[in-house]
Amino acid sequence: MPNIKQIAKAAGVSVSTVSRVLNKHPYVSEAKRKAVEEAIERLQYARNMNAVHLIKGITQTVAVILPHINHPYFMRLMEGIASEALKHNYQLMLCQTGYNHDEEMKVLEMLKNKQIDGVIITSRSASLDQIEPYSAYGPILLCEDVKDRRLSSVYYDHYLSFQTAITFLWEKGHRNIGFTLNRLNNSSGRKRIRAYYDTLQMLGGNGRAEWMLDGYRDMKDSAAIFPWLHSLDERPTALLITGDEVAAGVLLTAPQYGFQVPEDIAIIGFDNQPISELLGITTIDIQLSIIGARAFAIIYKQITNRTVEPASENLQFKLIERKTV
Amino acid sequence: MPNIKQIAKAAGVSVSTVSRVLNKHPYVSEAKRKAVEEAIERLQYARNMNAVHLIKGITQTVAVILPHINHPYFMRLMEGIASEALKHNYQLMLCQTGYNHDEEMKVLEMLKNKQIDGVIITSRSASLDQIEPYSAYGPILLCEDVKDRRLSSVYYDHYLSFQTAITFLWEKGHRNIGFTLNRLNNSSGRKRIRAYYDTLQMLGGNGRAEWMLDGYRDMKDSAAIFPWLHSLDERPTALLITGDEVAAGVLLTAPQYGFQVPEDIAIIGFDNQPISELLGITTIDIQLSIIGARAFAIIYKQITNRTVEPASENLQFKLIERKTV
DNA sequence: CTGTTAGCGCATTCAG
DNA sequence: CTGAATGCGCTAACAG
Repeated sequence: MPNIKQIAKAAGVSVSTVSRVLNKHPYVSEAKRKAVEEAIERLQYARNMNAVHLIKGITQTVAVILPHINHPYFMRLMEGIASEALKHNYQLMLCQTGYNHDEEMKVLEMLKNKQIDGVIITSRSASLDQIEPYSAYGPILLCEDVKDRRLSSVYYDHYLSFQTAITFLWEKGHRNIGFTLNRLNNSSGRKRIRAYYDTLQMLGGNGRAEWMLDGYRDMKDSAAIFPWLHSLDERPTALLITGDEVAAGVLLTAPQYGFQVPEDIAIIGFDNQPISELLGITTIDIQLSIIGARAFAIIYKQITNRTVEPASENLQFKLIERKTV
Repeated sequence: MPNIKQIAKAAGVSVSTVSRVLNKHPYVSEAKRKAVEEAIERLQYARNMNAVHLIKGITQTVAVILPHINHPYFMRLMEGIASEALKHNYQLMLCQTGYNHDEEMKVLEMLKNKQIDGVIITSRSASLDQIEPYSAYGPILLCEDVKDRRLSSVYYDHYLSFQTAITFLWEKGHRNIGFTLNRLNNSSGRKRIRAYYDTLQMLGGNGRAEWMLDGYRDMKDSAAIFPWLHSLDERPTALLITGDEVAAGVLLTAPQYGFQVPEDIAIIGFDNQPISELLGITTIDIQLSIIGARAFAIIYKQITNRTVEPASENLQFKLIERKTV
């Protein structure tokens, strides 16, 4: 593997001239440019980007922390991030951490070590207090509502979305309302629980702890819903399910358990995944790929401007009424 | 940001001693090690990995080329890759290329530029002739059957899997068999088409060009199936659908079009995605996450051993009989 | 066990 | 427009 020096020699110029043509500087005579290009071609020269990264102090790479890719939520988020990164010719480091705290910290260390220019945290197990100090080394953006920190954020309002869904259910006549949490994100979970109780109280109803289900993420998790429903003295008539996959599972298995949707049990999902459209599931569209795209766009801007000002963006969601409520 | 030199000065040692403790070398006196560690802590030192990459010539990073993450097929492949990479403390560069030829070549250039140590190509639009020369710069692995090249591969036998599925359908009494292709991979598509005709002929039946459907990838693509079916003079009684999402879509929309599964139309899917289990779709389990894990394991070994010997691995698939045939 | 030294490959002043 | 010289931050002989 030849280096810039050998190219310089082969082309009969200095290394700086080679560097100039490599970086498309103006002020290089046509003759020398040609000579350099010819030498590069002939010797099969390839620039060693590690040297460039070292000297420039940036790597054109952003890391994305996510617990697991194998979930539609993160997948769509990631897709939005990737599409936007592509536009700016940036690379993405995919860090599947499985909510492992040490793995998350390792990624933050990579930022400190200048291996990456910024970090997008889609979900986390580390605390904000642990994360924040790393913002000294580069922009960090979380996909959740973060305020008063040197951290950026792109999110939708979990509280408001829950409120919207519950109010919708209430207006459709439901008084007994249950919901599932996926534990995808603890901070969002807490907000949702609060929204659940607040909203029902505001409407003159009541939330119940036994109508709250935790740990529902996948389609197959839905299998536990009906046994649980059967075990209840008083049942909810409507379920707010944070994830269309789970909602689809519930809808599809309902007949086996003798339930009709929405007659016996109404369902509202989250995310507006393709499956909810196909099955006609009423859902809250949180536009994940837009969240992802905005996340990257913001962090990219911060990298480019060397800004330390954190930015925050609250994205809109919308309720899509279909046939399960 | 302090560098190794300043740490050396602060600790009253030489840079090489600092480097030694950084790299956990033996032969460093306990006293100096402590002094260095103290200085590192006190000055908040962080190693610049770009310098390390430059000098060592490796980056502990592998790139994965995929057309789009937002598809269960690639997502599960990616998950297997990521899980294995985590074990070996390697980073993953996610390159969503959208089948854009230039983007694929850019990733290969990154290999040449020493930004990454190896490349996993899950699907491609570039030709093998274009890809192969880059193997001079680091191991390249494709998730398809590649032979007689300086490229590694992990795959399952598309031909055999199609043959298995068609034979199964045949044995269940089906004589008119159609199939969909997703175009996820042209080379696999060709093999499948060949398997389709060969197998039916071998069994004493006949394949028909008008029973072949191209471009079916997503759940919502399935919407076109029934109109197409209605347009046919003679219809297939069974459909081999390369992708459980599409199969699920077909299954779920069948009633609207007055079709019963499997009575009016039998369905066999591919991939054994969670949805096929939930819906009871007969499918071919190709164990995507294992393919991914093996892919990374092989390329990791090649990087570590600095082997240039390409490796090839043919993984097993299995037919899972459920209720749609 | 430790320090000195010579690069890794490149970009970038600063003089011409 | 061009080249010489300097250094990015670190590792690894090499000599003690």
